[in-house]
This record gives sequence, structure tokens and C-alpha cells, in this order.
Amino acid sequence: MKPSRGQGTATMQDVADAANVSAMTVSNAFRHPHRVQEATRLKVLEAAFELGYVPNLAAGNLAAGKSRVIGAAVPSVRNSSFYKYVTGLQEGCEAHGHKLIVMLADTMRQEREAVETFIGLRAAGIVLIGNDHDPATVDLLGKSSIPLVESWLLGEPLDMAIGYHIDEAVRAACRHHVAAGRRRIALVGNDRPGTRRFRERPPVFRDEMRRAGLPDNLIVDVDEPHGFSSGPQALDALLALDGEIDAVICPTDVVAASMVFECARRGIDVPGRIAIIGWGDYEIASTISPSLTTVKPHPWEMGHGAIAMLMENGSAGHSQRTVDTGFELIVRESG
Amino acid sequence: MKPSRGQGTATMQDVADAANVSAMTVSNAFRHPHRVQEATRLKVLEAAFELGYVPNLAAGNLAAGKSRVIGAAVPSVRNSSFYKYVTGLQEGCEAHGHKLIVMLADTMRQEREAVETFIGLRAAGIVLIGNDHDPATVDLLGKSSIPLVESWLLGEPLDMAIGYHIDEAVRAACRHHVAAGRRRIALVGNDRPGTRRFRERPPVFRDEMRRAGLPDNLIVDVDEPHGFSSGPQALDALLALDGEIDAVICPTDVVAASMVFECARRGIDVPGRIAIIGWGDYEIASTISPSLTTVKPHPWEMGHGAIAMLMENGSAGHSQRTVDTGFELIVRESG
DNA sequence: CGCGGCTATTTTAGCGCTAAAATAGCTATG
DNA sequence: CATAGCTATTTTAGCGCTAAAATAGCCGCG
Repeated sequence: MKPSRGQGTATMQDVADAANVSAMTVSNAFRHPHRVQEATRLKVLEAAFELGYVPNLAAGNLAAGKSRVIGAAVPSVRNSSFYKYVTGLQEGCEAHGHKLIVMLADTMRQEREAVETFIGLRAAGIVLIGNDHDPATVDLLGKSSIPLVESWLLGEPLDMAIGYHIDEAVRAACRHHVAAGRRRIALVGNDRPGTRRFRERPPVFRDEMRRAGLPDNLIVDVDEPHGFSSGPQALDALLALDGEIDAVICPTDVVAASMVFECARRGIDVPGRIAIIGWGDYEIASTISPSLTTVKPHPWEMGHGAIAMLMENGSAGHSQRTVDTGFELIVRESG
Repeated sequence: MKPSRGQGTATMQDVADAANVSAMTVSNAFRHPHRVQEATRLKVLEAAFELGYVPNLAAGNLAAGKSRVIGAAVPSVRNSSFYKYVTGLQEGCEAHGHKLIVMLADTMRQEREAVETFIGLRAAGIVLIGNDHDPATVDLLGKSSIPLVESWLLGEPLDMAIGYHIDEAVRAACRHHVAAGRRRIALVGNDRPGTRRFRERPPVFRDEMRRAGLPDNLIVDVDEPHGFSSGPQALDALLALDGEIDAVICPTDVVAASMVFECARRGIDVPGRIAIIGWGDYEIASTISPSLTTVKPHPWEMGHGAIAMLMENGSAGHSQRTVDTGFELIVRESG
């Protein structure tokens, strides 16, 4: 921190001199311990520690033409589902001796910049969310040879993909409401650009409603699928659309939970008058009263699996190009 | 992605050849546009685009001896407060033409590895949470000359710090309860190793209670300050300790909110019988009923300010070493 | 005791870029 | 029209590391 006029950090050659070996032996002591004798290795490690030596990854990556870094570009990590996903990525990386670096990408421009940075760092792998990217991003990715996993959404992957079929989950939620005798079922959506995983839902919902012979037009949008103000907002819009609505499918548990709160405030019985299904199985889902029926994806498995796919990509030829981690409909009190 | 047998990505020399200039001109066209003529710059950019050229950051960082990357090691980003903080970091970086890379550091080992990676990448700056680090981390940081900002907590910074005084906030919360006539005030804590920002609170709480002539022993711990199961757990422990408790200060709004839910379930009137203060002003605080009285730090300002401090560090000599972003006690319905 | 077959270590030769120095090409000026 | 004083571009010389090739040192065996 402070020295600032330090003549620069210790280099590998400094360590080599201190330990009376060549630079290459220092390199080997770190990267390929089995190549050096135990005694030599210890001597090197001691000298390195003494000098506060930290390998210059830029130099190493340049010389080796590769790195042990996996880059992930993720949008707003603000719910426990994403947290588990990132944890899965992190643990996957640790298990393979790699480092995970995360860059925030709420917009397509940010995603493109993140991808540029990962390619620039010659990352060993790249993980993105969804399959809706800036054409420039796709172009960059196509020209690089870094393995890529797109996650959460299955579709037509650029390279590999891991996630679940949202349309199946939407159908499962619809059928659950129908089976419970609900007739006026509504969907709360969100169609900000770039949020493909929400935009897939309405068409599937409409199709499923038509098949059941029920109204397919009970759809409203909220601005912010992760904000607690969206539940009340959606409820207002829904009741304005049709006062007799008796079931709702929300885009996230946050929307569902805040809708449950709002119902309690207005004296609307849940699930008596309105049944509510959330999405994500966030922690709040099982804690509030009534607890939330929700669609549970498997975020940790997605994260962990994404890294496994990246790691296997090079090695064996028989690696999976697409992995379905499935989902569960967790039935609780709200619907 | 797939080629994988591509003879490698385009290099700066390839672009130079395609544009009929020297490699250095390509470099300048990217890094110092004003040094090359507009016509040349366009020619270079076109060639670069054509070839899908992405600068090798490893090579650039090595040659320049520095990078435009800021590294931040953050624990579990799972609440809206941290989200705003990281957004502040991100926007600060963008404003200064730098990239933010985030590494997850829930444990001290992970923090040390993150710091090693940042130093290894020759980051332009490092941001950490709190001031409680592994000695090895402190050692590494001390031997490097990368500017460092520790955030959230003010104390004795290794280099620079930005945050607020938690002890002042604890006193403000205590006094608020006392002023409202509460006599049996409790504190919910958490003492996992590495969570310094929770462990500072009990001593201050005790001191403040003694000054007010009130019991200073009403303290319980929860395992998980960010989980919705902690509120019920803390309430149980608290009532077992003293059935007459009439006020609580929680470590986070998540604990406070789940305690409010649990009180509703048990028919305990909030704030009638028990007043509850949360911490963080997460989104849920203003949405539930009764809404939460809470301590609000300024996470976005912390993040943004942290980057500003890093950027000013080198330039002017008169940079601030410590910045207090303060806090607010937001009074709502719960206490 | 000389030589193949080891293993541990060193030497060699860059990786792709950029700071700094050198050069080329131009204009204004006496 | 030679020269100082520009600006735009190129040349030179590494940054700190690692893959691959070369070497040194040692063993056992005929």
C-alpha cells in the first residue's frame, strides 16, 4: 500500500537468486511441484515467502498462453437464488484449482465489456446468463476459442448450456392452479430488454390457458421483478383487469411475497380467495405466512455444473453440450 | 468457442499488417487515440474489427506494469444493501474507465486468495470489506504497493477506509428505544469469525445500556444474520432469556423482518408489546407491515467513494485517508 | 568402467504488448 | 533553401514468466 516508491515487487528471478536456483526451478516449484525435489521446493518457498513474492499472473498467462481464471458475467446478484448459483460456480472453480472472477452485467453493453475483459485475460472459460446477447458479444465469442457456458436458460446455445426448461415450469405452475380448481388465472411478467427468462413465459402461459379452456389474457407487467414494491403494483393492476382473479403466477418470490403482504394488508385471503405461486424458492418463501408455493430451479447445481462442463470441454471428446438441471414445484400454503 | 484448433487469436501485429502500419500505431490507436491521425485510427479500428482482434490484457499489463482493473473481494452478496454497494463500485469504475472484477470471499482463506489474485493481476486498486483480515493477507498487502480501501467499517485502516461508525449507530438505536420508554432492550448478535461488523456491537450496546441504568445482558446470537430463519430463532432465545423484553435491535433487516413475521404468527403485537429495529434498510424494510424502523448506511456512496479514493490516491497528495459516509436511523412502524 | 536410462535443473527462446527513443515528414522562418 | 520545431509513426528493448530443449548428475548393468 504505502511504500508506493518501492522499486517494484519481487520477481521470480529475485526468488531464484535468494534460493540459489534458476528462475525455472522457482516456476516449477509453484506450478509443477512434482518436478522439483522436496528440499529444493522448500528452499524456494521460504525464499518466496521472505520476499513477499506474488507471481505476476499477467506474465505467467502471457507466457503460457492461458490462465486459470474463469470469468462469469452476471446481472444483479440480489436474491438467494443467484447467490447459490454464484456459490456453485465458486465451489466448482475451487474444486478444479481455478479462480472465479465475476463482473456485473445488468445491461448488454456491460455484458459485452465483461466478455471483452475475459477474452483479454485469456480466461480458461466464460459463463454467461441466458442466451440473449448483443450481436457484438456473440461475434467476439465466436472468434475466440474460449469455452463458453450459457446458463439458466436452455435454448440454442452458442457453445454449451446448462439450465432448465422454463416453458415446462410455466406449464407445471398453470396445471397446478387448474388442478386446484382455479378458473381465472393470471401471470405477472416483466419485459425489460435483456430479461429473456421472463419474456419466455407469456406465450407458454397463453397456450396452456387456451388448452384448459380458460381466459388467456390475464397478464400484467411489473417494472422491477426483484423489488418488494412490485407485489402491490401487480395486485392493483390485476384487480383492475379482472376483479374475480383467483390465482396468480409471479415472476419471482419477491413479487409473490410482497403480494402476500399486500393481500394481508387488504384483508384478501391467501390462498382462500387468491392462490399465489412464486418463482425461485428464495429463503423468504418458506418463512412468511402463508408460506409460498414456488417453482424451484437448482441454482447451485447449475453453477457447479457450468464449471464442470468448462473443465471437461477440452479433455474428453464426449462432453455434454447441454445439461438440464430441472426444476421442482414446491407446494406450500399460498397456493 | 468451438474452433479450438484455431492457431490462436489475432495479435496486434496481425492488425498492424492488415492496416499497413506498425504494431505501435495499433497500440496507440487503442490506448492514446490523440496520438494518431483520425484517418489512421479508423483504418486500424476497421482492421481490428475485421479480424475480431481483442487486445491481450495479460501482455498489455505486463508491458505497462499496470492494469485498469480494480479488484473487490466481497462476502455473500445476498441483500439489497450489498447490491447497492457493488453497484456503487461498478459505477465508480466505469466513470474512471476502469473495470471492476469481483471475487467471492466468505472466508478469510478466500479473501487471501482473492488478494493474491488481484496482486498477481497487478490491479490498479483493491477493495475489501471490513478490517479483519488474515495476517498473511495483511502481509501481502503491505509488501505490494497497490492502493487499498477497506470499506463499511472505520477503524485503523491498513491504507484507506470508507464506511460509518457502527458504534454511533448502535448508540443511536439504543437511545431511540430508551426515548420511546422501553426498559428491557435486547440485542441480537452474530459472532461467526470474520464478521467483525457484527462483533463490534455488543460492547457498545452494554455500555449504552449501563449509562441508561438498564439491564445490559439481554444479548443473544444467531447463526445466520442473512437468513429468514434467524428471526424466529432469536425471538425464542430472547423470550427464554427474559419474558418481559420490550425492544430488540437486530443485526440485519432480514432478521428483523422474519422476527416481525414470527411475532404476527404468535400474536405478539409489534410495536405494542415489542419494538423491533432492523439494520440495513433493505427493500423489505419498507414493504412489510408493520414496516421496519432501521439503521440505514449509505452503501452506494461507500462503493462509489471507495473507487474515488483509489483513483485520487496516486494523483494529488491531498487525498483523504478515511471517509465517513454516515448513517441514518429511519423510523417506521416497528419501533 | 562405459553407456543407456533415469531424474533434477538450467538454458534458450519467445508470449503480445507498450514506454521511450529514434526517425521521418512536414511547416514556418530568417 | 537550410534549419529549428513541430507532429505522426516506427524502431528498439524489454516487462516476468513458462514450454521445450539441453544439460548435468546419478544409477545399475553388462
